Amino acid sequence: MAHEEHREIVQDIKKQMPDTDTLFELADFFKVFGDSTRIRIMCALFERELSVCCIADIVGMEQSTVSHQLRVLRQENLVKVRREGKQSYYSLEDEHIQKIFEMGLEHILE
Amino acid sequence: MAHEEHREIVQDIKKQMPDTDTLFELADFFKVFGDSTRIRIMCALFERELSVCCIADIVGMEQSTVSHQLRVLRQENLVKVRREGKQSYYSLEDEHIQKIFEMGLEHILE
DNA sequence: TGAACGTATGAACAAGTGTTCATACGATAC
DNA sequence: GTATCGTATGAACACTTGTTCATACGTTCA
Repeated sequence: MAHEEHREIVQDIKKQMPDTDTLFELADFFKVFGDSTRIRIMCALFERELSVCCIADIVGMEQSTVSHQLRVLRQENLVKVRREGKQSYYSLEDEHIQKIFEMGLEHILE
Repeated sequence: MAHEEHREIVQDIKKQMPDTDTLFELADFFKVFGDSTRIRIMCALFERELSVCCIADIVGMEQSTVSHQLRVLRQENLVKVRREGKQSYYSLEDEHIQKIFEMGLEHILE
């Protein structure tokens, strides 16, 4: 490939890409989906809101582990909390999550 | 919450969830999206197939870094290679990727 | 043949991440 | 008040991950 052509292609693609900050944010967003514990927590929440100890039982991990991961999910606006007495009930923030989840499933089941 | 009710909920949710192996695979799949270098590589490939050195220039990283990451993308069937002379041209495997990408964008731009 | 180029890969290192333990906090029940 | 329960959080640790350097491989061209 000629150097000139190479430079043109690089410039062209660079122009059409979203700005770098957005792509870094996007990576951080997907990072949240990239852990099996968090994926299982989100999956459990597809059905209904759940307390922390319920989630811990479902995924078979320590309460503190689940609590730490719920914090991560909260920070990326993937879940919301509702307090009721001693318990915290978590639920999914919106239905984007379920769609992204399903698209991922489609891909790996090919 | 009564112990009985707790147990029922846990059993119920467990039944409705995909099996654990699938969810682990899914996490591994999303893990690939969770790195800014890989995200930028995929994003660059939305337009057209590109050689390794072009990609390196676009994302502003070493050729070996890009090569390592392309290997990861290949292993998860996200990109495919076509060799032509000294060059390797990479392109996206399918259009799921772009859709997942766009859904992620939608979420963070809210 | 040898040199130059594009690419792939292994080793090494730094940085990041997930889990557990211990503990603190807040609310309820006694 | 104290005890108990559910939850949150900090520290410590092992483990994973991304990048770079050095180098090897394969192809083209002289």
